[in-house]
Amino acid sequence: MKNKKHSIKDIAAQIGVSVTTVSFVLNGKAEEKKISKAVTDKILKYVKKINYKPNQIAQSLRTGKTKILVFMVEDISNHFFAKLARIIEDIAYKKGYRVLFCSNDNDDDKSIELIDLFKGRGVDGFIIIPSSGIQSKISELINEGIPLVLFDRFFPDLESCQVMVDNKVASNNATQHLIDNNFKNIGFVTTDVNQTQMLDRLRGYESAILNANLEPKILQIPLTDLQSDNGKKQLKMFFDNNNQLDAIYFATNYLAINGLIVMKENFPEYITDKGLLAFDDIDLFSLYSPTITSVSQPLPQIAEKLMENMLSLLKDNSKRKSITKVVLHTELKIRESSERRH
Amino acid sequence: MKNKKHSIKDIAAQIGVSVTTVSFVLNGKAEEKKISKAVTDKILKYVKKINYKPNQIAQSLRTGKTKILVFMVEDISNHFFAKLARIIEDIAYKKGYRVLFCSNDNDDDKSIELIDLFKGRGVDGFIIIPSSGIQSKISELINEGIPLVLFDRFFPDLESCQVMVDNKVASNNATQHLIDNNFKNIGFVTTDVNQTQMLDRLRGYESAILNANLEPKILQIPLTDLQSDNGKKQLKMFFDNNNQLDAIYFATNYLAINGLIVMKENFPEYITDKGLLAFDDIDLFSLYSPTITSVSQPLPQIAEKLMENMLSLLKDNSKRKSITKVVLHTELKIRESSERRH
DNA sequence: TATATTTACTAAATCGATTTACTAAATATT
DNA sequence: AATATTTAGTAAATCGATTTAGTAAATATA
Repeated sequence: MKNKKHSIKDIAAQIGVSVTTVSFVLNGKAEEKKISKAVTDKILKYVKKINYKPNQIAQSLRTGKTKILVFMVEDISNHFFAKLARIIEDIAYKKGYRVLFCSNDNDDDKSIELIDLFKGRGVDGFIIIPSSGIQSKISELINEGIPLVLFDRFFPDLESCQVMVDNKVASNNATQHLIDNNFKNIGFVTTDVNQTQMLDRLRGYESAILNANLEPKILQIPLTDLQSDNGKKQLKMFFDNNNQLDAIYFATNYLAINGLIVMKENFPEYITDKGLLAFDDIDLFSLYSPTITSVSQPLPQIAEKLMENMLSLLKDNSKRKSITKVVLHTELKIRESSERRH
Repeated sequence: MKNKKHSIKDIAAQIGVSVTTVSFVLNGKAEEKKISKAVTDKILKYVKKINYKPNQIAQSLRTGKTKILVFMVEDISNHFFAKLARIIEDIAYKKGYRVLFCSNDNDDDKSIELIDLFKGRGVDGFIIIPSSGIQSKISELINEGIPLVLFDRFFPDLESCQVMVDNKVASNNATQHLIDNNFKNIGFVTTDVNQTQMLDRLRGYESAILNANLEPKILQIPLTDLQSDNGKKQLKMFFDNNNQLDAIYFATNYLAINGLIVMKENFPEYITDKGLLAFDDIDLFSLYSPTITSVSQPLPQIAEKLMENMLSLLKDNSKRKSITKVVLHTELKIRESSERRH
């Protein structure tokens, strides 16, 4: 019942051998180091009996490995990141790694502070969804040979290991789907962040629109306004000024949620009358009336690829350059909100 | 640009003093230990210049403190837990603590394995939403003097530090609200887990129903069936067999989501015709048509109380017994789905 | 039988901090 | 002037593991 801390020294004393011997046995080097079967068994049996767990901190200090990974996202309470975190946690756990999650609020200073902090703790690797101004910190991690995998956004100048989705193609296809279903005046609501994934979604929209000889109508809501009610005001103005729109395409699910709130309050008829489409599928979209067409990102594959790459970097970080940048494909979930109009 | 690791030894050598002196200065004990102003300043200046960060692993090994907390929930990808995690992360961060999140899937074995694992890592404290069969492990943590705060569910036999919400009162009030709005046949959908918070919600429902001389109609879906389509089948059967119900009250938001899915597929008219109410407010409920009345838990207060208690335990774990068990109050968000019927 | 090799271990250094128990020199007290 | 106290430090132990460089005894080889 009582639980004095056992150390390798205690075990050595108890069995009557040196700590070295115990360490060899515990690390599976008994054969290699020619420890007799008798001693080996005695140690293993005793260790099991007292339920000895090595002090991981001491191990880390000596080996320089912590078996801890960091998964840094914009906001861990966001559905998309939380789901991803969950899958990553499970995979890492099975491989003997723990995962520290942290939110950077898309803020460069906070990101850098967090990275430094975890470097100080000697974490073994970073999986990062980077904010846009931390290129030099990311580059520092790469140069120091710390295993690093980026997701969702990247720095074109940097030779980093990364997992992406085909944002541009997906966005083009989604827009094309609206065009095919006879929508002629499609608005696009996005944010002002100049991150690769958001820019790609915008470019995909533009290319489909221009290709069909339609006119782009774009609202860029500054990220800072999205926390406050300012974002909603801008959406209302956009809807007010563009009542000839017959469809609205939101670049993220939280933009869509904000859009739905604004419509429900100010233009309830829009919800059924206009075509609606959003990036990033969430429960709400398949439950809403009408159900909402959306671009669904392959969460399990993303998580698996991220961890697959991370694990191979952890095994041999010099492989870094040979690890192919992965691009995964999204799926357009076609629902009621984008049904063909006449 | 290059970043050799600096150690306290390097600093000592560079300045020409002993490591002891450096350590004293770095730990703010310069005055106490009578280190001269000149030496102190020289050390501090140099330390700043090379941007020295102490090796936290070595510190942890020596001091026995890791500045890491564990927040163990059922599933970190669940909205409620993710939001909570986010707030806890922020508070802990400001106090110099990191938070390891982990999901136990409401599984006792996994919970115990995780707790042991983190004990081995020497984390400083645990915030746990416990699965129902880990009373002895929890009791072990308490006996070993490891700071521990429970949330949402507790073990009546254990003297643990805990933060709760008034599930029974909230559930009673919610049910009473339906009764007041003239619903006479109110079904209750819950799971089979015998955890305090779920039992309290059930008891609250029952007491209001019996008090009004109505008849309880309860569906308990086994937790294992909720992952699969079995849960939905049971919901369908429940609706089929009880078509005289005029309101349905779901004990959690994910039960409500499942309920909405089943209704949308099989009884679309129920969504507007029946009264609907759910525990645990989520975005969806205020966006849906009709908007759905729900019991909202005070997330920020919960997180603050959890951390407040944890921090005071970390400061002095002997206070443990004097820390009052906190009960927080929920808020009934009254929306369209429970409007008065005639 | 003398030497080489193998077996079965161990002592001690190390990782990078903290902390206790000292000491020599300077200053204060009687 | 002799003793006590304060100042300004330092050496070494410690936390709990891993790992290198050894060694004495047993066995194999020449």
